[in-house]
Amino acid sequence: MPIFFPNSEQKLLHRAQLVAGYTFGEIAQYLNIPIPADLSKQKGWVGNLIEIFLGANAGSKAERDFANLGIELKTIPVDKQGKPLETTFVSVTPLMANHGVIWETSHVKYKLTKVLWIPIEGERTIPLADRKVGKPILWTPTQEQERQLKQDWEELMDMIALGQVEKITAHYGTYLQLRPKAANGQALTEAIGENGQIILTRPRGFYLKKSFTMQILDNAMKS
DNA sequence: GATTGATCATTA
DNA sequence: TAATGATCAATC
Repeated sequence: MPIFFPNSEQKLLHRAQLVAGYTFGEIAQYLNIPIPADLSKQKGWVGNLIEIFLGANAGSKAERDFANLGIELKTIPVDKQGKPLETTFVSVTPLMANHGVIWETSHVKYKLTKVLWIPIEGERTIPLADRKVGKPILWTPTQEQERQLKQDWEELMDMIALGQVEKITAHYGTYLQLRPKAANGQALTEAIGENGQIILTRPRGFYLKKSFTMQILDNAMKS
């Protein structure tokens, strides 16, 4: 039984604004969730904590966090200046069956249609329980931002379709990058090889670079 | 193994 | 010290 279920964008945003300023320790205590000694063994802990508090569909589902509202929830670790400390994972990259896949119907665009960003203090010098939640940002890409993402996405997807997955490094893309996304270095999935044959490679994912998420945070500060 | 949630930690 | 490539946990 969820402690809270958002049935409107306003209610979700209101609850997100409510947690702003609270520490992870306070939230975890309220939810009766143990605090891990460190994040190295539980990298998604903060994300899960916020999900539970906001009533998202916790766990692993290939859906948006708030399917009924069409909103994706993402926590983003920031430093004292409010700048992102990490890149942001968007979605797994399809490496096969990409015939006729276009930006307009891609997972990336779908997920980034509307995102509720929750900035969180991420500096490792702050004990986990003492880190605080920031003010939520309900974001929809501007035309310019979407154009930037589309450009990077198309470049990367073209390379994948041409069998050049293994040549792609995180250097490609201005705001959207492709990086390994797997349980470990042994995980393999099918992809298209240089000669059009099927090869096995590490699963990849799309990530937003810091320069992009920084724009979002900055714009939210101004408005 | 692949999905979700991400951060770690070594390299450059 | 920033960024890339590697990795952790829960779940299906």
